[in-house]
Amino acid sequence: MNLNDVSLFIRIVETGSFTSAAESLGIQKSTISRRIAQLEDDLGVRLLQRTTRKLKLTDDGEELFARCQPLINELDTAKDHLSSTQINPRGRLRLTMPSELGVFMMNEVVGTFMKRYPQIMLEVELSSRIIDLIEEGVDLAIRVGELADSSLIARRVATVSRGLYASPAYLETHGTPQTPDDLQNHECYGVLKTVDQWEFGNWDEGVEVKGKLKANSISFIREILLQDMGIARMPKVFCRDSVQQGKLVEILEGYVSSPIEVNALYPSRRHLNPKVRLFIDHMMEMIGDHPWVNEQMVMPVSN
Amino acid sequence: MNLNDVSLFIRIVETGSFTSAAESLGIQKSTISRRIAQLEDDLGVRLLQRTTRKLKLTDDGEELFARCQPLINELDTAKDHLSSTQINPRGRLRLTMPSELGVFMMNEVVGTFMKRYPQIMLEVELSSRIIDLIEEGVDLAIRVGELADSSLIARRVATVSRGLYASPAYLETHGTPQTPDDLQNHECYGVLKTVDQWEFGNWDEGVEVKGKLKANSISFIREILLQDMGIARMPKVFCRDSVQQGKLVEILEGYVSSPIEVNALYPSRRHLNPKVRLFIDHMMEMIGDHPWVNEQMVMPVSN
DNA sequence: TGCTGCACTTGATATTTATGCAACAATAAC
DNA sequence: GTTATTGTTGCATAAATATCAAGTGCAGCA
Repeated sequence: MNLNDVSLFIRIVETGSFTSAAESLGIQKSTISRRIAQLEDDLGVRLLQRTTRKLKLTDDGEELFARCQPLINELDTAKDHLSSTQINPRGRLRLTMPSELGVFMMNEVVGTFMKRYPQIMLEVELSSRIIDLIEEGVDLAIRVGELADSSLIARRVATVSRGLYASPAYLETHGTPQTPDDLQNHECYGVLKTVDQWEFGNWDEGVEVKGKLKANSISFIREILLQDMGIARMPKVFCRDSVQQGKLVEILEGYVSSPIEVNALYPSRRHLNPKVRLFIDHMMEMIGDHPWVNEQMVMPVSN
Repeated sequence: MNLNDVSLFIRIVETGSFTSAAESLGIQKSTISRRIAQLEDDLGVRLLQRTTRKLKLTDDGEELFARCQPLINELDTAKDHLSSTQINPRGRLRLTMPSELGVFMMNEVVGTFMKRYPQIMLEVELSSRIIDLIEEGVDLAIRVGELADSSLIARRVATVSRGLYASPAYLETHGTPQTPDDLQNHECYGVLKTVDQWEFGNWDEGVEVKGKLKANSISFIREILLQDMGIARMPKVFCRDSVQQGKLVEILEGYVSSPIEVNALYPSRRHLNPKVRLFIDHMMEMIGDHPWVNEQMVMPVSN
């Protein structure tokens, strides 16, 4: 059975004639004539007795109309409702991002987004776990660093400047490195599952560093630094407060550490959920105002 | 919106994959792929996140599915129910026929039809009024005599023999006509709105008759005949009992009166309602057994 | 790692189906 | 009778769909 023909039949009954239905739908009445004939053939039942001047529902047509009219209308409203989510985004938006990124960078983005679009309900999963977006129905993931190959669409959100930090007490005790190569004689704390070779602008080759600690939390590492234990490479924004308070010092500022890339990942570019689009746009606006990104996006030298 | 695509979408969700849906529907999966993409375009919303290995409903898809699945299923059952009336005719059958035809000829047809198809409910309107079948939603009309031109389909049901009748007392008083021409000297009662010229087999030209009574009821006219008042041309079956009881006598039997045609009329041949078909078939079977039709269907002479 | 199988996508082409136009037929209204 | 309106039909064309084949990304396995 062709459901479109049923819908057409409903329309004819509602408007009262083939001609008026044709006008309201913007199609030829000949099309209507044939499609109704087709529907009658499919059902094996006559739905409308028609003379040149009037239409009359048969009993069967009456029944079909009575049963299907509310259904077709429901289908239409379901469609309208769905389409309207395009214009007035609402409902749930599910995000995932690394815990610390969320806590230290994205909280403001999320908060302002919530104020701006109060109809959207957010579900944020802070996790270092790499989630299968599609499997778990997550709309958007924020990821830091290198991207694994996947069918997801990636969009660069920010390039976060990094620097090398240590406490004044540590530097006083162990000396302050003057070139990247000097790092080889220091305690250098890295992030778990990252390479131990640190790259710099203004310095030809990577420096192999070592230290007695690796952790998957930069908060944790920062606490260790504050106990005067060594040197670590961290996002500048993450250490800014400590620097202002004189608890940490940035070293080797002339040699720019390679920045970290922050990407937004979503499943498909086709029919991108408008909520996802809004969130990304909002995030870009917010982050574009922030000094902790872009200010040192340029990899090589200088500042 | 294309409702067939919605139906297809439902099917995909139910079966769990494009491939299985394609198999169950007997179409190519490439078609499915394209039609779903089309539906998503129409709605402006992504319904299914698809990777090569799994399908996952989006929130929007979830909503569409939840809202439309029961509707589509309902539409299907509505269709099935309608189609099944083709195989198991049931419901209402509306007939109209002239009162006297109903009372004296059709009652048996209707009664046996009811016994044979107990699921069919009959509505019989006995009326001499010419009803607009389509306007009044009547399935079948039985009409006697000449047919007005119309778009209705006519089917010959019976050819009813007629004869000329009078009471023995009348004939004794006024003499028994020996040729049609003799009728001009008798009281001849006709039916209202019919011509006064009676035609005969074996007799070249029509005979102009006259009488002091015309009525639109042959029952009424018969009662008048029984009061020895004159001669009338009536269906043989209608006078048989009176003849057997010796109350009426048929005259001029050698000159066959033109028979009356009984026709069944219905609105359309295309998708003829099976109840109508059943009734006509049943009626033909019944009447085929009856001696009062067909026995003298042949117009010219002899018997 | 590379191989294999699976599931959806895409492209090119052929076939089927639907559509628009115009002429037509039937009827209601004047 | 005449006219206007309504549904139907024939034909040429446009659109949808099927078919077949190749492509892509993923998962399981050796």
